[in-house]
Amino acid sequence: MSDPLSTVFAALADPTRRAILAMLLEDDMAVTDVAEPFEMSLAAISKHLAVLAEAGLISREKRGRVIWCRLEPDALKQASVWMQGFGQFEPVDLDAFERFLEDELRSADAGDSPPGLCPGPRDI
Amino acid sequence: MSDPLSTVFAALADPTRRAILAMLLEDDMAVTDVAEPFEMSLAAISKHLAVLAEAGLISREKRGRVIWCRLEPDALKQASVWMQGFGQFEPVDLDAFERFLEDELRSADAGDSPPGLCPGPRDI
DNA sequence: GGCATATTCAACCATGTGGTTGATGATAGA
DNA sequence: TCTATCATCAACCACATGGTTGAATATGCC
Repeated sequence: MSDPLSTVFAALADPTRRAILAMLLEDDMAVTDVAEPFEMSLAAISKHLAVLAEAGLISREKRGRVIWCRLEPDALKQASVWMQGFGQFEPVDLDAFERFLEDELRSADAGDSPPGLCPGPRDI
Repeated sequence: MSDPLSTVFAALADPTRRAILAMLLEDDMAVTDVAEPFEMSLAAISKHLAVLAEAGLISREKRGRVIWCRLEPDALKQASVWMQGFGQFEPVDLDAFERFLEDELRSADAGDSPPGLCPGPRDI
């Protein structure tokens, strides 16, 4: 890619990566744990994490043999400012985000997963 | 692609398409006029416009032999809510967006374009 | 040391993306 | 009607992306 804004938007354009970010919203995670709920290889998840790190959306720190992934929300700021400029939406509404995530998870639950488990790789 | 959010982010992940959206922010434009400042073929711009329309970010209306493109900012709303949830940024700051655009244009001007002309296909 | 675990690397494959050129279909205007 | 203009379509190309598998590299633990 090239410019930071393009890199960030491209990183966000994949549901697996967005789901990873949503997982990291709760807490830092090791790569293996990030990969666990997804039905793809660890190598694939590792690539996704590399894309997210390249975009600055996460950082990775090696402690022992485990690599911990941490959300870096600042990387979203420039992109968010860009979008806000177009939308002229009402003031920030974090509740709207939580409702959005809940709706997404609920509709995904109807499909392919036993209830009551942790979120998993849904279309977030 | 697949889900709307992915489609929107993918559409935004290209600087040409973001520049087009910035142009449409000022006024509706015909396809030929959209293409004019870019150094690529009309067909390429037509494809970009198709991507933007697919994402719902613009609409196209044919009047006579001219197709008018209009910005559809509502398509950004869902994506914006998503991002806000991660960023927990300070309240919406439209001034920040304008400064951002200005900075982008200024830094681009240093590069490849005679001064004083209309914005053109910069890295917006 | 030796083995198991954590993560990435490398090679490969199918598909998507961004661009080109040339042909094609509408429509406006002389 | 003839011609020029507006826009897309179709075929093609180079390259990026998202996935796989198998090997390689580190590190922790017995």
